[in-house]
Amino acid sequence: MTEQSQVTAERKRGRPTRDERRAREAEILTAALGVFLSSGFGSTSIDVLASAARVTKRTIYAYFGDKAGLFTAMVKDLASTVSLDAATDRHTLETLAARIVFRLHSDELVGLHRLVIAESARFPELARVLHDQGDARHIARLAEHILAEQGQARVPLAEPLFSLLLGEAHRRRLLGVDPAPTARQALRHARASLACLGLAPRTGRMPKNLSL
Amino acid sequence: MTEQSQVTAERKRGRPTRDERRAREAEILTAALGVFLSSGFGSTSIDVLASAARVTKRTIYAYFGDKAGLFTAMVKDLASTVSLDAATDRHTLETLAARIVFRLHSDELVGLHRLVIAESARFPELARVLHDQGDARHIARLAEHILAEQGQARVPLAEPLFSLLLGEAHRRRLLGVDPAPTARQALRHARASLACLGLAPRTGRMPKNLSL
DNA sequence: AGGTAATGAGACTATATAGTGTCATTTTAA
DNA sequence: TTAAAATGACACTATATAGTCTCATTACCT
Repeated sequence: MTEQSQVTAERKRGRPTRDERRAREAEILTAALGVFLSSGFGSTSIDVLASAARVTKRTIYAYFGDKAGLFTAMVKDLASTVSLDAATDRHTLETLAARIVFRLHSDELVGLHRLVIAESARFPELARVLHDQGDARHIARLAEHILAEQGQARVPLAEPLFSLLLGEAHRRRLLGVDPAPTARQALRHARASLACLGLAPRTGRMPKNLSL
Repeated sequence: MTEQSQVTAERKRGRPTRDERRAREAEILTAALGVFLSSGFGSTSIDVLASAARVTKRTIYAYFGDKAGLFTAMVKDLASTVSLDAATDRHTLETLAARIVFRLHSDELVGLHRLVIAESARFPELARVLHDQGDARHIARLAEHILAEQGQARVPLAEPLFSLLLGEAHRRRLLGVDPAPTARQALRHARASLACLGLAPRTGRMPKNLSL
């Protein structure tokens, strides 16, 4: 009732054309993302996944082997998009920080994080992938910008800056007690975090309020 | 094979004495904690919980109603102990910070957090309880100490300080990619975090390394 | 064309698990 | 002393779900 609302049409039978086949895997991953995000791994049945993707169980098993295989493929697919930001050079440290805040507090990425944390015992590899392609890359990019704008001496502040950018707000997001921030709130929080560490472009050093 | 290793003796039948009855609820909660922490909510069966607590399912249902009731009781019980530190006044800001780092990075509390994050959609009330009795109280206590040692102007740094105390290390803990820090590592991290915000007692202002 | 591969539809199996019922046993409470 | 309450042991029900099998259908490939 919550998921597959738009498309109710049934797929035609028989072997799919090349184009259909190519598109189908991505469709399944997209559908799986939605279902897993809203119900978690353990509480999601293959039947629900199949009907959300408008595909039969057979196809899912043919593509991904089993439920764990689908989950793994889905997480890796989404994780690969976490940090891929086109032009690093277009950003100042401030705008980069604001984008990180906005994106990492989004429903999608908070949900992904929640999923991987929940299943970290069963899928330790996914936890590693998410950390390496997520946090580690963000910190590295922050370090690049700090180096360019503030010099070598401040580079060690990249990691604490990242921690402040997430901050208590992100913990509340993981617990589901707060809604996602707006772009405006994200920018304000990024500025406060930079000020907190003396990394602000020109404004005063003491932050007024670090909450979103 | 992993859980109930020490006590294999079966309990005698019949109605328990008053003392046995009083102790039994706590025993069940303790056993449930261990099992839930290692297997999560969804993947833990009542049968396993019952045998870990050396109690039959009937007793569990009599005490807690159902599986969700047991889970809720267990989380609330543990959450109530998160922040209960005896004497606030015995601590300096530094030792308080170090204790927070050490305790919140422990296997027990990281596991609790993981559980509640995983089930935040099903048990939003527990997420609220954990946040209110955990993070919120820690931040308040940090604020008290900052006020006492550094004055009113620095009190707004309590929340960012808390974020730095957890830091990237705590995210790695949630993902299960790092072991718990030693007390020594916790103290070093606390000092670095304080220095980062200019809250250090007397040492230099620039932190050398914020990792554990 | 004709053979093969991939799919939908849906039945089917095997298993796990939440929760209940029954009965004997032991303590409590009056 | 005795009825009632609480418990262990364990069978039992109902349901859910992962994964497989069969068959008809459709597209791909030579």
